[in-house]
Amino acid sequence: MISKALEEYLKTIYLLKTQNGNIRVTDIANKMNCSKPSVNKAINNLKENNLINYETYGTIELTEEGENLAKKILETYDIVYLFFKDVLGLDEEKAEQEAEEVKLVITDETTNKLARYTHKVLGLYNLDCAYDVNQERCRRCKRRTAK
Amino acid sequence: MISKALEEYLKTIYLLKTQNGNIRVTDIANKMNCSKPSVNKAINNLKENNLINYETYGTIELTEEGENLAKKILETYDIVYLFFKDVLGLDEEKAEQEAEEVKLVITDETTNKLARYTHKVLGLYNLDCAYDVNQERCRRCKRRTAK
DNA sequence: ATATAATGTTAACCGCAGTTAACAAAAGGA
DNA sequence: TCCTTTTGTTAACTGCGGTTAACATTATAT
Repeated sequence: MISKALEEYLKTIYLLKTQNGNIRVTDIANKMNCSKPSVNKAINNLKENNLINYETYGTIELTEEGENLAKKILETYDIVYLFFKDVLGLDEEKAEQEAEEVKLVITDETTNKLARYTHKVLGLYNLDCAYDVNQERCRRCKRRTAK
Repeated sequence: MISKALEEYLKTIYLLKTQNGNIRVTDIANKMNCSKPSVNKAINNLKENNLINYETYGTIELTEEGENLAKKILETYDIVYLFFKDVLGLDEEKAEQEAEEVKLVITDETTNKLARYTHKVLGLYNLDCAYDVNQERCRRCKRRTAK
């Protein structure tokens, strides 16, 4: 189990990598509004947890395990965000902020139930869609319109 | 703004006081599974934030402000617990654990909307009941049965 | 009333996650 | 190529929230 702080770094690394391709310590620091030494510590820590590959002054690469965890974290975020925005009716910014926090503390079971519930009440057509790392279903569901 | 850790201490102090009357450092430490020095630090910190009155070797008393904040924290817990248990269908233990975490990170606005939503879908008769520190409405609503 | 037990406080320490300042390495432009 | 700029790392520090060990105080029992 890694800390919430490390989850945030991992998530950011995954997002920047999928968006920008290559990725530097500076990019992460900018995105997360923190100092480069903080990023440096974090990536060394992520490396020790086998979530990224990294050599000093080298490039940052997610391991298979790291990528799966990052996807899972993002899936959870999406599920919570969708619930806050479309079920509770929070505005987008608020929903983002809250989802960011809540995703760090809820368990897989809760995430799953929340996903099923949200999809059900919003009338999305894939009713049994729930959080699923490998299929990335929720990230797709998020972009669907309600019936 | 006090930290999440301090919120936990404050909540525990309030609960123990309403349940047991008088309350000692040891009681808090037992309830929270932490050491007495941790409690000591926490109560000194709470005192500096004007949430409790305390003199060395003396009795622990909540200030008006402290009691209100404790009630608010518990209200938020109740709202989240009710949602997890009766809307999402988590078992009681799971709902408790999750509510404990989630209550620490959501804002008042979200708490309010979650309360209104939960009460609406559960068909509780007081439909406009939402989190309200002074009236403690959600603690009452929690004990109501659905229509 | 005093010895003993229970309780509370203090001091010194730990790990985490962040910081700044200083330095090292890599990249780029003249 | 070499100088400058950008980027990355290291060292030393901070605050928070916890710990244990030692000590102080209060309460209790005989």
